[in-house]
Amino acid sequence: MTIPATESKPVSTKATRNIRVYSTLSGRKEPMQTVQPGKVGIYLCGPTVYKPSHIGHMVGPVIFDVIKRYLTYCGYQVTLVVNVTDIDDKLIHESKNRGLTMPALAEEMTADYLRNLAAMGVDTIDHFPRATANIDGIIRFTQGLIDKGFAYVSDGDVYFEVGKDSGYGKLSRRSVEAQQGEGGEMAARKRAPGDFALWKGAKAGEPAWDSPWGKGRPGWHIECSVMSHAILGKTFDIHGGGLDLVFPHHENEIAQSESLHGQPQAKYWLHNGLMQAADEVGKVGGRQTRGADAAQLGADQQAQTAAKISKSKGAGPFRELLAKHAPEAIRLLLISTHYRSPILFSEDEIVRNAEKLETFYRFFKRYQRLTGEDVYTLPAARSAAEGDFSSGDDPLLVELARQRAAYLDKMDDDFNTAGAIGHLFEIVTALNRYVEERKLEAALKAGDEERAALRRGALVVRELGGILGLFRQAPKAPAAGGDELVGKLVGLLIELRNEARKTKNFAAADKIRNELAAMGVKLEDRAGGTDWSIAK
RNA sequence: GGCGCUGUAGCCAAGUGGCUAAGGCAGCGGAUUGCAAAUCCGCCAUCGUGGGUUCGACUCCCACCAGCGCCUCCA
Repeated sequence: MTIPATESKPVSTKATRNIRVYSTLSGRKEPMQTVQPGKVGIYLCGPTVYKPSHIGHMVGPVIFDVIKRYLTYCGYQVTLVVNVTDIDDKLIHESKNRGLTMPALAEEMTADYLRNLAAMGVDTIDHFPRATANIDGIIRFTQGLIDKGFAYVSDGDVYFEVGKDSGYGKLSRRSVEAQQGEGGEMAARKRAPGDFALWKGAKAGEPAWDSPWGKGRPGWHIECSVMSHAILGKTFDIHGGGLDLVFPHHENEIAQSESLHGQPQAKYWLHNGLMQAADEVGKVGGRQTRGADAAQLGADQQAQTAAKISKSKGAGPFRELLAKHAPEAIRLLLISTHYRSPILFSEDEIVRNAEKLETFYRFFKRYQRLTGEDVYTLPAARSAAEGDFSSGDDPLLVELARQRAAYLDKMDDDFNTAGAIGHLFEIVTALNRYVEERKLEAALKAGDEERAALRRGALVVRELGGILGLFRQAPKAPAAGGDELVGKLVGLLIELRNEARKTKNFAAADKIRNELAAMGVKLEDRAGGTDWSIAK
């Protein structure tokens, strides 16, 4: 599409952004106003480290990695905290099963988690507090709640008394009366079924710490209240986590923290959708299946369902997924859906996202051919102000500025990465169109003005991609493609084929190309010569 | 049963009370190419079903259908 001349006017982006976030607490989008000007404190609930992480564990970190990148880009000083819960019933059970000490198990699984985050390019987390390193704080916090009358000691356990907290249920919109609580031995020690443990007396053989109430260990929830307070303060800006943590985990955190401190724990509660695994083929995740497929499935009673991945067979160790797929493709999959929506997981979907990335990679190669510059070494802007540029009336620059502005608007709107990505594609299309219209590939080279225009485009792609954690470095070549001998052999075949093409022996030329294609080697003829690549 | 979320083209997925309902994949037509590939241009949806509110809804309300999460640490 050609830009009408009347619209070729300068476009500028505002340096200060108006960011809106959806908070589970209010149930609507709210303008983000930080506790302290220019600063944002974020606490994200991390894993209980008793098993290797699966892809579901990557959703929150990747999303909040993007959120931090964007807020930083907008000029905020952001502190991102992700806790590691390393004391819990599940850890105790699993360590017994494996014949390990609990700390040894926690250490192993924490290392696995951190390795996976690193592989995914999540390097924006400032603190990884661990529950077992904060036992003193947990005891003090618990004692504070007892002193204030919100908690009571019962036979070595300490429970939070839900009935004492008038605000209880405000996050998950549940009434105290509706809480059934767990049954069994613990129920007998509680005043009300909904009361939950802040501290659990130790059973024989369990890890335990000394406390005013005897030997024991922290309950679930309390560590997050304590650690978020210790690092971010009584009231911080954003508390995040998976949708499955709304109740009871976050509800109980709020109860503990706000009862003790008498002020809100967090201004905004952001919850990401859960990754789901398809049990059967076809559309899942809340959509109806229609037409012939539905009839067939119905007849076979194979109504497809999806399930939270952590409870499905799809929850294999993440490191196995990393061995097969590019981290950047996995990242793109995770951010191609709005963070509050469920993401349907399948390996096919990762492959589709890898193919989407090729559009960008091909443009980067094209850019290198035309300008001699490596896109990855360009000095991409790291803030909105830095990235602003004057478009003048050049149609390409106007389009770039327009798409960039639209992209940022999407990000302002509750971090709408899926919408923003659409503009990223539009930008590449505009740049390719520019190259086509000016026939730059045939000329083998761009002129000065054209180089400047393309450079601006490449800079914008890097700038906006960088917000999403994309295009930070060149993707690793497929292992098979890195083989030196393969390169030489393919080079020889290309040479033979091009000689055949010169003598118009197209049968021979096509045979070489087709046979190579069958082996997964793709050839592309262009003015400057023939390129080849290994098909994924 | 309760609370919450979701249902947009063959597939993935944004979005809006009323201009042409983003973008990607696939498909079709064209440009380009010796032929391809890549790239560009064009085509391809009335928004789960049924009501209601409204001058007007896909976008608000109700019901229904379908799916998902949680309803306490149990496995």
